[in-house]
Amino acid sequence: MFESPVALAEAAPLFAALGDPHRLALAHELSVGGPASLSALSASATISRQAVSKHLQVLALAGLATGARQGRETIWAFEAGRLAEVRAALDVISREWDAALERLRVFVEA
Amino acid sequence: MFESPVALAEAAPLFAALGDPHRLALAHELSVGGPASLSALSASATISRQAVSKHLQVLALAGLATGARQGRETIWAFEAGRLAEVRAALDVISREWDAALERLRVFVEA
DNA sequence: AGATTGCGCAACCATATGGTTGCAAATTGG
DNA sequence: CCAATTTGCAACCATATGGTTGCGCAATCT
Repeated sequence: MFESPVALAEAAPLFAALGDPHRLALAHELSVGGPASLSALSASATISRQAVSKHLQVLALAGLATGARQGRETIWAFEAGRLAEVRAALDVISREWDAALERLRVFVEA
Repeated sequence: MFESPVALAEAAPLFAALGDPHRLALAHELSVGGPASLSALSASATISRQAVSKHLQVLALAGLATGARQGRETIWAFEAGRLAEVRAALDVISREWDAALERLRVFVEA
């Protein structure tokens, strides 16, 4: 019957990580501008530096960003590879949606 | 210099709506099996009927599902069109990621 | 009519989340 | 060496979130 959506359930944290405006903006900024320090990222945000730091750690926990200490600053980088997994999860849903539509079409035309 | 990511910020609620295992499973199930009643959806869930109802309303608020009362049951349907917007938001990020990589490549090779 | 089914609403609870402030520690610049 | 930058850690707070239970109401079946 239903193929087990195990992979889907594991993708939920990824969606959740992107489900915040500030985190989405951070992901966007890292994607556009490349790796940047915490203070640099905080400069263009409306929230405090610590709040930005927390958001970055959430992204890191989801595997969407990585931070590496370099001297006294921490350089954060976007992990584009993880985005492919998010995309894959979407594909699962939309492909099965299309398949369901196709089954309906066949049924109606029969 | 950053092009304003307004559309991205508006996509955050969509990601958030998909950022829960139960909701992701519901979206999946509706996508595979087509419209279904609340009780039918609750049958294959481990949480209570009211919890499922809440999740469906969260999906509805994000525009990812719609519920219509039909007699004494409410039929829920998946809104595949909204999925395209999620995909578009991902495209924004990954395309700009690719562009950044390309700029880097040109810089290195110059 | 009466029983059953399917939902929705409301109250309530525990925990997660997003934000702040304050402070200490490490690195770098003068 | 001293001052300034940059960060992390911890405490704390308000609200959102995810879940439950209990109850009432409308629709359907017998």
